[in-house]
Amino acid sequence: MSTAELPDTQRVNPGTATAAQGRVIAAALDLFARHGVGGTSLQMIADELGVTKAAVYRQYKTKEQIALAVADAELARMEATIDDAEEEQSWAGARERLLINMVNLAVERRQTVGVILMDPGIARLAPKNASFRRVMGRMRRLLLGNEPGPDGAVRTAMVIAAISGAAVHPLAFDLDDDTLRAQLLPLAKRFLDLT
Amino acid sequence: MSTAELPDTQRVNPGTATAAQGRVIAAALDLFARHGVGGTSLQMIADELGVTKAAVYRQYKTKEQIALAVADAELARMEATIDDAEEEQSWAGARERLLINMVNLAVERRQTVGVILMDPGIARLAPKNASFRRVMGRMRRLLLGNEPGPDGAVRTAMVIAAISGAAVHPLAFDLDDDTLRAQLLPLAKRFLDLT
DNA sequence: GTCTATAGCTCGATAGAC
DNA sequence: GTCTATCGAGCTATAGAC
Repeated sequence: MSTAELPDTQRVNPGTATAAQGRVIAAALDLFARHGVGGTSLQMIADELGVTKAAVYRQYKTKEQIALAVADAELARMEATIDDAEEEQSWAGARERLLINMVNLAVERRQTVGVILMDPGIARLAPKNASFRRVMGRMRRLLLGNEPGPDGAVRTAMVIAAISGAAVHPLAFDLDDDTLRAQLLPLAKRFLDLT
Repeated sequence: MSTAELPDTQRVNPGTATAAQGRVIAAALDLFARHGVGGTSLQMIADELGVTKAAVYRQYKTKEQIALAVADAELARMEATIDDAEEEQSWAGARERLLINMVNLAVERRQTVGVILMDPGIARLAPKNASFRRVMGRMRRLLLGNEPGPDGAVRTAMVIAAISGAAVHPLAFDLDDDTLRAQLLPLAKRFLDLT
């Protein structure tokens, strides 16, 4: 499979995130995951970075821009796993690799994954966002081929929700990463009838 | 199956929620779903009810107590669907009815379901909460029998996450309730090998 | 059980020096 | 790019009258 080359304006990250902005995003992501977007103040972000609020405002003009940048970064992480999977030659191989990548991403970042994209403020914007729709469309095509209609949409949503949701779920709280990974992958595969 | 009688202290709702408290909970749930817990102020809840903040504080002494009461009410709703399912005579029947109830609950309350229990502040408390653990344990037993170990925990978490997560997912945003229900139920069944 | 009024604080955001 | 200092608004929570 060939990685489709997209015009720069369509890519998730236009490639202009400075190092300072990256630190803000990382700190904000962590705090958003612990307290929610609405429960996180700019003062908390500044404290986490060891700077003042004014220094944070130098990087992003509003709190909303920070939230959007964080969501964008998360989306870019997901798209990177799609790019990686599409390097496989066969569709079956790409599909399997995407599942592996999704499971790894969900487990490695249990505390943060989805928290941003699930946030009410962000989630309301998601369906109309071009980047989000593109990423979801690529995932769906990789997971299900070109199976059309609502069935495909719901199945894709269920696989994504099952993997990332189960990783965050309190029921999986006690499990160590390796065990969780070992359980998630075969179950996700079976859901897609890969086994 | 017999509905296990539990001592009152172990039940989710000790049964002492006044009508006024119920109105606060309903308004708060709606606002939490739209703006997140941290993004909802007591002023917003009071406005939604057409009263002043002081009137709300008469029902609950802190905002945190409101959030906990809302989470408790959501949990009680889930437990009610378990009680209903356990009225079936056979385990297979109870399992099927629980799945139907879960799908219906998730679809009917797409906008609100999970939003509370997913909130970082609430979710952090969940694993240690006795009511939460009891509800999850009952679900797991109904869905999987007594299948032990981490496999059972992860499978239970995946089913729950898949159903409620897919219902909220932007990919399912355009679908009407009937279509969504019709897609969710068979897929959830298949995931549990019921078909 | 609802109101007005207010205390005390933190919020997001800006101005301007270095 | 970081700081201090500040603004006005909004926040949680309380006091006390009706």
